[in-house]
Amino acid sequence: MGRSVPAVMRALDILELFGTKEELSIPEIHAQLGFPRTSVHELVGTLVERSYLTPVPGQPHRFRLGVGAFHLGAAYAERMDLTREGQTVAAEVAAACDETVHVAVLDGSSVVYVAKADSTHPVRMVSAVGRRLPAHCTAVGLMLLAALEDNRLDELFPIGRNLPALTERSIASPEQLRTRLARIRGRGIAEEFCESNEAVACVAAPVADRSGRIVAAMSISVPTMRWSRKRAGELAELVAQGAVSLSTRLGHRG
Amino acid sequence: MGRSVPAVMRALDILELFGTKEELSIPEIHAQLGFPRTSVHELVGTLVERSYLTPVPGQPHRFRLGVGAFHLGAAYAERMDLTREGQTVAAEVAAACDETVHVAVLDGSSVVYVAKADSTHPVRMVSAVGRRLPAHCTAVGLMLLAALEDNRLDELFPIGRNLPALTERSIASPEQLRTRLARIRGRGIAEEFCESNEAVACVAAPVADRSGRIVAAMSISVPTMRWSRKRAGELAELVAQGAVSLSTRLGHRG
DNA sequence: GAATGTCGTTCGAAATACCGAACACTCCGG
DNA sequence: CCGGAGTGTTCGGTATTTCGAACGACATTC
Repeated sequence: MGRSVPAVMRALDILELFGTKEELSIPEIHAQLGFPRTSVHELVGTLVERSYLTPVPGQPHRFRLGVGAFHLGAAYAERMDLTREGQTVAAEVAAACDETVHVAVLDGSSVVYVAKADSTHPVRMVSAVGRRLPAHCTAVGLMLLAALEDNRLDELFPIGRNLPALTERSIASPEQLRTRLARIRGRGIAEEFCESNEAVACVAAPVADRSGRIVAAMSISVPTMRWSRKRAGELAELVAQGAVSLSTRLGHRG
Repeated sequence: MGRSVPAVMRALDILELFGTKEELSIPEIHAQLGFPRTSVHELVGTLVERSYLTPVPGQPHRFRLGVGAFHLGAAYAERMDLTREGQTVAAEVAAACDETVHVAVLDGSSVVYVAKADSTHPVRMVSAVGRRLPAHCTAVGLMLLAALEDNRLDELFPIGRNLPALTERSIASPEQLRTRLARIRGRGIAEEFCESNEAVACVAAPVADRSGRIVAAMSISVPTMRWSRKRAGELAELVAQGAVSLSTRLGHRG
């Protein structure tokens, strides 16, 4: 796939650092990433010039993400039917079950949430949306991984390397992951109990686009206190309907 | 401000190209930006590797914005109190007047919308948000420009160079802009009639943060058919209240 | 107030990323 | 079936960028 451009890689590393820390100074970036001091100066200077970073008002040597970043993100969201339609359908499903609903896509071995609806806060737009989580710890992630070919899975989760965990119950080994995915493929629904969060369970269903490819997954998250075998079945049904509805809006014909 | 890093500049140029065109191939990017063919290959390869671009499914040589872009934008939105609170207050104001409400910030000589509420479509989240318009053509833009120091204005709009227009009524010359801004400073409210759009008028008020700096502006847009001297006064009052409410949420004390 | 450490900024030699040339492949029209 | 245009891919010399060293500004400590 050609060679990669180191300067761009570094610039993106810097930008992505601001996904974890709100404000950073140049020495801090230097310490975190290990790039030469002067190079960090030049890179940050360039990013500021293009307003992907901005000095925080009153402290000209500390930086934050700038509107440039927002502009790009919004352009993506506007293009993607998925974010528009996903938001609408998520809100419907959230209203029907009174629980939190997410829509997410796969990026490498992590999931990125692109839409969210919470029954009690109907317009909770920019909260967790955009956040990244390890795919193998979430129901949406498992659903999306189940749709991949085996050789792609081997690339992402090579046998032998064990996986980062979010809770005690998170899937720990590639072998475990594979047997789990097999079961999910059989059922067409992914379920997860306290694997991404101590107190939350989750059901997810696959979303397909015009071409029939699985491009996203939709999930319902429930605090364990409201979770039961019976409820799980109802919610699975509901999220499956939601996923079909969203697929249809994306041009998929059943 | 140090030197800038050409490779990063080019990478950003490429990304921003996707703000105008939804899908692009490498030859198209080459034609648009004039960078050497092989360089475009390397840059795009790098951006794809980091998932700021993705090949469109089925057409491995055409590209779209990827989730990486979205991730960054969402991180910005999440950090900025302005986007969160702005969305909430905009919705309130929209409900009160039954018109479209925007919140925008200044980036160079353009404005970027960071929140929007439309009375008829309460959750219209990712529509025009993130879009960029020339500041001197919009009410929000004029309001924000009015808050700048004169020397900054001289940099952005040097005397003699005339300005791009969106409609026949758009401000055309720097001189005109300056007299207009003086009037806006006097009143504390910006008004605009068919200067950004043939059929729309607009009132805007300034939003300040904790430190008292003007960081954004809020506007109400009205189709000219519903516009009148009397209504303008009412809406100006309303948007001023909204702006104060938002300022307060950002920690500004009156 | 001298001494020490941190950090922003400048500058030029050394390293390396960039880009042109050449090749390979696909798609068309003849 | 052939030829040409358009595009993806490879590779190496050289123009460019990178990064260390040096300096100055500022803060902090003794």
